Amino acid sequence: MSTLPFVAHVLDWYDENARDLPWRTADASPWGVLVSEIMLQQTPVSRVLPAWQAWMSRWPTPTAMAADEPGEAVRMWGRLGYPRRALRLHECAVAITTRHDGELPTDLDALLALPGVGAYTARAIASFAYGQRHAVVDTNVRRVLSRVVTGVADTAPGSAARDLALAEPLVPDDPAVAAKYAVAVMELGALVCTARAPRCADCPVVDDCAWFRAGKPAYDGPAKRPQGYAGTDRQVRGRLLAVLRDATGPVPQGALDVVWNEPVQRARALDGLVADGLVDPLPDGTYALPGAARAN
DNA sequence: CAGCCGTGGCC
DNA sequence: TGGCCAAGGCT
Repeated sequence: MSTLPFVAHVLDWYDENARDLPWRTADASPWGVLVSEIMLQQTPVSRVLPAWQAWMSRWPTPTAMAADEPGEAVRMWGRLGYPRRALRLHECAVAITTRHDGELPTDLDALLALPGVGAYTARAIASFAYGQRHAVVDTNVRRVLSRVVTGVADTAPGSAARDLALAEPLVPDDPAVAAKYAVAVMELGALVCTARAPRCADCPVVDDCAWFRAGKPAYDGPAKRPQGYAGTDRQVRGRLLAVLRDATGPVPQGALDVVWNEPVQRARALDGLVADGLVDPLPDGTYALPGAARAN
């Protein structure tokens, strides 16, 4: 079948405008792609870049990482945010080492079975690392397709199934072209068709865009409720974990108590960290990153 | 499925 | 200044 104009324009644009990102180079390993995808979940590229370099330098393979304690992954994660991702990445390394002989699986279902790898990330790895043909839908693609195809400024929170149904008809037949298209649409959303101030004057698909043709009507859908952060358990968890990250070993209860003055919320946050496996309560009443006691 | 899970930069 | 946003996933 012939390639749609939209797709062809996106592909041509990508040839000239793709960023030079280290996980996109020809010698980037599937493991490197996986690490980048996990880090990029809700964290901007600029902050991921140095973290990815350090991570790959320390743990060039899943097997190397699996040999270290999970707490080391949490510590190395630093301030990327959502530290459960670090834990899941370590679990991934262990699963890949024990179940897949240290090599990332290429099969979509096997990728989906890995901890922390969902509908987006599994398809991203299968596409970027293995050149398979998949509809790869992240927040960028969702926004681009919402505008270009549906003519709506922004995306109402939708289901993965609905996203894939919208995206699938546009995916080129040839796997190699499809893989390039997948990264190219994402790039367009990240650089041109942005959430706040889309650069329609520089957009390669402005003539294909239903939203632009309609005069760029403002978003009219259901309001997304603000997330909030100050005063939440998330903020307390962040402070507690920062203490453990910055310590060289187990810390006494008192070192944690000083970061938040409200004892009920503080205790709830700490319990949550323990329940998530991000913190180990030790028999002597101190606390440590998971596995740190064993490593000492 | 709605709510939860960190952090920092930008307008 | 502060709400919004950034390559989601899990329960």
